[in-house]
Order: sequence, then structure tokens, then C-alpha cells
Amino acid sequence: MNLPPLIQTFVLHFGEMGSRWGINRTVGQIYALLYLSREPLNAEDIVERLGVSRSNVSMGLKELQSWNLVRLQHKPGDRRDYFSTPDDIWQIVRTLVEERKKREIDPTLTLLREVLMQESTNSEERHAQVRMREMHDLFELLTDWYADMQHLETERLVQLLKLGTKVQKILDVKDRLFPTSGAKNRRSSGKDK
Amino acid sequence: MNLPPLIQTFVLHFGEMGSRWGINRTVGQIYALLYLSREPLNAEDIVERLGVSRSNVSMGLKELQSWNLVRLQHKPGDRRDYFSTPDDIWQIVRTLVEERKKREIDPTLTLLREVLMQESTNSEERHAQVRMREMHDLFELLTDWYADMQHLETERLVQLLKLGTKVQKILDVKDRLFPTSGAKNRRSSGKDK
DNA sequence: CCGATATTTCAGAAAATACTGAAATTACGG
DNA sequence: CCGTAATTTCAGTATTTTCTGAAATATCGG
Repeated sequence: MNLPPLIQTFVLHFGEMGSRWGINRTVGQIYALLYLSREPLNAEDIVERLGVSRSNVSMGLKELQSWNLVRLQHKPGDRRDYFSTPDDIWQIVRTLVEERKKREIDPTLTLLREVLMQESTNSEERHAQVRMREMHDLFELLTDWYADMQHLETERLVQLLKLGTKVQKILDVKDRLFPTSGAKNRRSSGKDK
Repeated sequence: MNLPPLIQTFVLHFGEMGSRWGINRTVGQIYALLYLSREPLNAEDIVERLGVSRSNVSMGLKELQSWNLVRLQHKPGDRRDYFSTPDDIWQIVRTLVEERKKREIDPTLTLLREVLMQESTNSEERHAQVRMREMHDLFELLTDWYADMQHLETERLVQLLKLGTKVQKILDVKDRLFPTSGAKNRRSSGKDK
């Protein structure tokens, strides 16, 4: 591995971290390298810097492309493929969340819906269905919220995050001033279990 | 594997899903089984239902305990260990987020802080540090927001989630009514890059 | 303390995953 | 088209992870 120490530290960390996600070490390292790099890199650059085989890099890049985490581009008069990550880190977050949702939440929601359609035949299954219903409703709440947030422009999203739970206080005030408005969502939850 | 079909479907799905997280198939299956089960199960119960070895279950349970995802309890006059998941699914979410933060975000934040302390020796490293700074600030924003949310009681948390971006609209109104209040957080971001 | 039961540890087997080098395919300039 | 450069595929190997059975350890009632 042929990298300035500061960059190497980060790349190695991301490689290890990769295992805790579903991605392998090399993919994590390639991503870290691209994330830190000022200009786009081609496969051969990556081979040199990480010291892994050309084919491994090829597979890693394919994986990252399937996650939409890297952008492919070309330089004039050079027919090699160059890769980079978005400059805007919030774009990266959005992609990451979107892809994980697609791979982990959506299939599970589908399965839950299917299983919840079935007729249970005994009380054990009936209880299981209750639990699955709870999970289903949770996932649905979270994905609805996410869909909402997804539409927000970054500036506003950051505002909201910085506000944190102060929002809550503002809503309390609002509720006291206009007790009826918004009640459909904010007060009907007494029996939400 | 010896389970009612409806439960088996869910357990198998969770087993596969486990791989996309950092946990292995058996751990995923054990967790799914406990989650659906009406009453706590002991290790032998799990062995019978999943058809895996006793030692595998032992390791799986240890793993789940290290994640704080299962609770160990005892029945009077029975010295076997019984395991269950919390009844409250929101408690499960909180634990999950907390543990993942502990394992993934916190170590990365630590590393980023360390690397950001170092003096960079050339422009490549300098650019890398800018990128790491962006990631650091992002993680910090998210963990601060999370710390805030963590304190909220579930009822209120759900209210906020259901509200989604409608919050935004309320804030707009508030801003128009009291243009100065809260401006520190909500208006200073023009140069946030 | 003893014996019975429960749990954990651990070395090795089995399975899954990652990685490589070589060959095949693709893409492009001339 | 042809030749060259770039990329992908893939079969085999290496590595890592998971899983098992057996042995070791712990726990408890008597």
C-alpha cells in the first residue's frame, strides 16, 4: 500500500469498517480512497495505491457502482474509466440511505405484508403475527418519514437536524396557541398502544 | 428446522438479512425466533426449533447479549437460562441505534479527530483533511441530533416522526411571526459550504 | 462436597467469501 | 476491420467466517 500516512490511516479504517457493513475490505478501501481524492482515479491508480490485484479493483468498482456510490467519468483523449465520489457529502448520505432502504427495508416490508395476509392457524402463529404487525408498522412509519425528508433540500434538512428536539418546544407553544390545528396527527395517539 | 410455516418464513428471512448487517445467519435466526416468541426460550428450545448445534446457539446468544438485544431471565425452579426480546419495539430500535453508533460511528469519529489534529505535509493530504473534516462535521451533526432524540419519550418521538416535514411549515410561519428568534441556528448557514 | 444439569470454550471441519492471474471480451483510434 | 489498450469474467486458491462435537467449566440442589 502506497499512500501518505494520513490517508492510509483513513483508508485502512474504512477497510475494516466495511466488514461491519456488508461490504468487503477492498471495497471499503477503494471507496475511502476515492472519497479523499481530489481528482478522479482510474483502476490502475487504485491498484498502485492499494496494492491489490487489477481484477479485485474491477470487481470492487462494479460493486460500488451497483450502490450508486461512485460516478464514472472520462478525461478527453484518455479512454480509461475514471471514478469519483460526489463532492457534496449530503448527496452521499442520501444515496447510502436510499440504497440500504432498497436492500434491507423494502424486501422486509414486502415479506411482512405477505405474511400478514396469511390466516394463522394457532395461537402461537397469531402472536407472531401481532409482533410482525408491530414491526411492519414501525418500518412503515420510518419509511414514510424518510420519504418526507428525502424531498427536503439539504439546507432545510440541516436546519431541522440542528434544531433537534427544540422543534418539540415550538410545537408545544403552537398547540397551546391553536389547540385544534394539527390535532389529527398530534393528539390521536392516546390509544396507539 | 421445526417451525410453523409463517414463523419459519420470517426466521429464514432474518437469517439472510443478517449477512447484510454484520451478523451471521444463525444469530439472525435466533433473534427472529425470540422476537416472535410469546414466552422466553432456553437454549435447548432454540436448538430444537432451528436445528443447529448447541454450541452455535450458545455463541449466538452471547453475541446477542453483547449487543444488548436480548434479556436473560429465569423461571422459578428451573436453572436454565431463558432469553427474550423487549416487548416494546421502540426499545429495540433505541438499542439497535445505540449499539451501531457505538461500534461504527464513535470509533470513526475518534479516528477522524485524531487525523484532523495532524499537520498535513502536502496539498494532497490537505485536501484529504478537508474531506475528513466534512465527514467529521456530518457525523457530529448526526450524533448530536441523535442524542437529542434519544431523550425524547417514545410517544413524542412518534409524534415528531408522523409530523415529518410539516414541522418545516410551522417553522416558516414562526419565522415570519418572530423573525429573530432561533435565527442563530436557522439562518447562519449561508456559508456552510 | 457430590452428582446431575447447564453452559462455555475451543480445536478442527465445513462453508462461504475474497482475491488472484490468465484468458476472454469490449471499445476505440486509426 | 485491425491492433492495442482497457476492462471484465472466471476458475482456482487463499483466507476468513461459521459451525460442530467433545471436553472443560460452572452452577445448583441436596
